[in-house]
Amino acid sequence: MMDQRLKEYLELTLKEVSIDCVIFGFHAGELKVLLLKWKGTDGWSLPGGRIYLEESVNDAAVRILQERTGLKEIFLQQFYTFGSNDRYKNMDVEALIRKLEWTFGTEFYDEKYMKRNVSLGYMALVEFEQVVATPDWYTDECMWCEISNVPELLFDHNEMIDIALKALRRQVSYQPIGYNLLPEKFTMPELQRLYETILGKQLDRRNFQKLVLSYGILEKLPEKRVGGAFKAPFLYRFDKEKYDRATKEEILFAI
Amino acid sequence: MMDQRLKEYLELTLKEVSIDCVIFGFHAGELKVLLLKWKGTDGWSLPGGRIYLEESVNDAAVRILQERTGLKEIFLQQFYTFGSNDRYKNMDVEALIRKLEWTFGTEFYDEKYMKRNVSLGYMALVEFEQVVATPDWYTDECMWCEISNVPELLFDHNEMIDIALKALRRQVSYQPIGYNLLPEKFTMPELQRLYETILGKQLDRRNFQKLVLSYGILEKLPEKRVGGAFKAPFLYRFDKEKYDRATKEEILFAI
DNA sequence: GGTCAATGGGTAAAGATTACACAATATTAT
DNA sequence: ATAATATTGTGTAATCTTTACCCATTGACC
Repeated sequence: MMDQRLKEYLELTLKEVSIDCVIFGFHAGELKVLLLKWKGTDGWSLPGGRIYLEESVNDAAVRILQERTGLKEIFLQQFYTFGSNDRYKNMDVEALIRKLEWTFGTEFYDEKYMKRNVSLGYMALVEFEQVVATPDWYTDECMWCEISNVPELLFDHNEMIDIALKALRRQVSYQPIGYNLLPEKFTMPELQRLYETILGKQLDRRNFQKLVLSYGILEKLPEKRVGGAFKAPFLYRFDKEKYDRATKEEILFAI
Repeated sequence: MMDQRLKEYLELTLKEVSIDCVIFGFHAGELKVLLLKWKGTDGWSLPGGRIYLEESVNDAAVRILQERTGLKEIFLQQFYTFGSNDRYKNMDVEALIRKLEWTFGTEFYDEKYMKRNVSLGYMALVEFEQVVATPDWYTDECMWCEISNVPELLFDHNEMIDIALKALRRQVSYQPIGYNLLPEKFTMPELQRLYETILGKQLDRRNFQKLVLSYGILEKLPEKRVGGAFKAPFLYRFDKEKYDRATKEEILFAI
């Protein structure tokens, strides 16, 4: 039974630390973030979860992401650990606890852990057409929300999104992205749109191409993308070996 | 009594999360890291500590740093959170616990928390001549160790130092440093030596000066540093307001 | 006063970034 | 079929940034 499983989950996980994920969704030039609505309340929050006693923190983040989106082996990275003692200052914790008690029963809620919890912030970047968004035990509704139009969230989750976005934009300067976000074969304009979406600004077509090619992680294919309107663009593919090396070495991508 | 205070400390702090600090010491062109030797063992580790129940994580890091070095209000930053489930794979935890039991008495050691603990990594940068290094309850000896010559440490602390150094070097590209590391009035060569020490490479004197001045956070004083040998260099001082603004805005320092 | 070791200021070359224009092409409308 | 259209492919000049390098000046020391 559901409540039994939730009870076990709460018992078999770490109590003082949990994970919150800022899942950025990319599609057709839009950058969105995945939000969940808490059962029995009208409060929205980031997807999160707990860490099993024997599980590594990074594995927990991968698992939580997979539970919420169905996706694995994608761009996922720790970006900050939130441990203020006033993380809930903007909200009525008592009222939330009362609502949760009403929804789940009182026995699962230890006030101590509702008030003092360290959150490890992870960010992910996914193609949101590939995502099968799935609520968790606490939530009953998912929403992809425009990054510029996020409502007031529970806890300190608005701040988390701000910090994650900054971290993501900085990350892009140190690591290649695109693998697992684009189809295996993609066109230069598609890659450019990915970067433009993340950075939130327009880039020059020719300069972008020159730059990206200079990093030597792309392989130009003899084929072209057919079927689309207008002139057929060439297809490219990541040279996975060089891509991985660049990821590790943190080459500066001056994009 | 000492043991009573230790017992209280263990009881009044979070159990599953703790803090480890990589304290980089800068002086006369050398970069060192502060290590502590555990009582009753010959194992060395990074300084660390626990977080009080009502304390913010960042405050705890400040407190721990002050307890170990006597210094406050210095460069101190979260750099990574370590949460592998094999963090202690390189060491004999059983043997360490036995030694700790012998030294402190068995009652303080909960095997569970010795084996599964999430560590928040903080790095600090200090002038190590200003430091009064002070061991903690677990340790009885302090050592400043050349960064290139660190012995094998307990837990995953060698890895922590590697990651902290990378983070420090990257940080230097995004934020000005030097305030609280240099005297109020300092010379251009002194500032340059600080950067050279952190980055581990030589920089061109004239280019360095041109670059640093272009960021507009320095104020050139009409005085010179007298008393030293050879030509007297001009003194500079940070414009604190602009310095703080640059710290917040994360201007790119292409040094 | 000369020597020495370091600072102060500036310039030329190399490299990176930015700005910009026109030909080619596949679909769509006529 | 042909023209119109929106998009891709490619190259070059101008600007800005970074790097490399020189020689005069200064103050302590002999």
